[in-house]
Amino acid sequence: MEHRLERIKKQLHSQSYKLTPQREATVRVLLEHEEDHLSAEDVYLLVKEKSPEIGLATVYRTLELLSELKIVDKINFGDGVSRYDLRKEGAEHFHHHLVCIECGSVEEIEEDLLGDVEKIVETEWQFKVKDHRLTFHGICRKCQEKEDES
Amino acid sequence: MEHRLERIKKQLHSQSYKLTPQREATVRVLLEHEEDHLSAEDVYLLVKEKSPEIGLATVYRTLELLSELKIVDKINFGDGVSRYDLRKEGAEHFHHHLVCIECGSVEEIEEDLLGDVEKIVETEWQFKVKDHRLTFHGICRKCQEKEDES
DNA sequence: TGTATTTTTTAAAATCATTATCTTTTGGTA
DNA sequence: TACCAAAAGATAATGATTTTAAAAAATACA
Repeated sequence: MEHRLERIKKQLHSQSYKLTPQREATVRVLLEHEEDHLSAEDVYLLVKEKSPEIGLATVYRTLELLSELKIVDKINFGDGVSRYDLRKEGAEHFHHHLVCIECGSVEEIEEDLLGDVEKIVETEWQFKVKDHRLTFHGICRKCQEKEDES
Repeated sequence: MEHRLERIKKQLHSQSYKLTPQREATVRVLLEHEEDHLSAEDVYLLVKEKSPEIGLATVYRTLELLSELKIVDKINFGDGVSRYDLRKEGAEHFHHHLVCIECGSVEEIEEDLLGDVEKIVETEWQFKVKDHRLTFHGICRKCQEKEDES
């Protein structure tokens, strides 16, 4: 935890940005809620618990900054809000998501499933892939079990 | 063109919706601009050229309806607007996109590249896949050529 | 150390896409 | 013709995000 915070601090410094207390508080919230897919508002409310003086605009700016530095990924599941996800240490690619259309839960997949597909895209379309976003929409295990019961 | 309009008319009727003049005008714009990824506002302006009386809310309502009936796909490239894409005749899956991070161009891929990947997700994660969205971010052929020149 | 300069934060207002509301129109049907 | 429901139109409201202007904090540097 502290280690990752240090790393992020260095990343900021390398681009001559500072890890201000507000930024630190925001990053801490992200680290503590890595599994969730928080919206800016969610992050704001959580940061407020520890640092009540912070403003929503600051959270937005911080998330935007972290996003530019590729420390977090800004994602969009189609419900009018952007969500922010910490990138795993050393992950060069965006991770994938399984969104359940019944209960709305979001599961993450870390494995890189697209190695072959990327090769196809690069050769067939002459498109140099830098990153990708893949989301599956369907029914999660829990909801399938529920359906079976009824 | 007329053929596809007829089909869409039937799809609407099968759910007891009507193809009103406004809806027809909207669908025609979508058919005429299949390559583009129009925002609601774009569609509105184009429909207005032919049918100036139409209201923005009606366009939104129509796009929402078409989206529910899976006649169009509502997509989101992360710039605050939703875009609407006609689904290809008989396509059961969403198509993929190649977004160029240099020039912003968007190319479409119709092929289903994810057959194998979906199987893996279904067996490894017990997640019943209904649809997917895949977007690659990278550098398109034209921009690569430009880079080579310089 | 003191002061000027730059960066960052705040709070409030502005913006922009989208949705809701309310009234009017349309098209079918008794 | 009178009625009813679906749809459209106009516009206000909402909600997420961004911008702005002023204050505070950090930094540079004489």
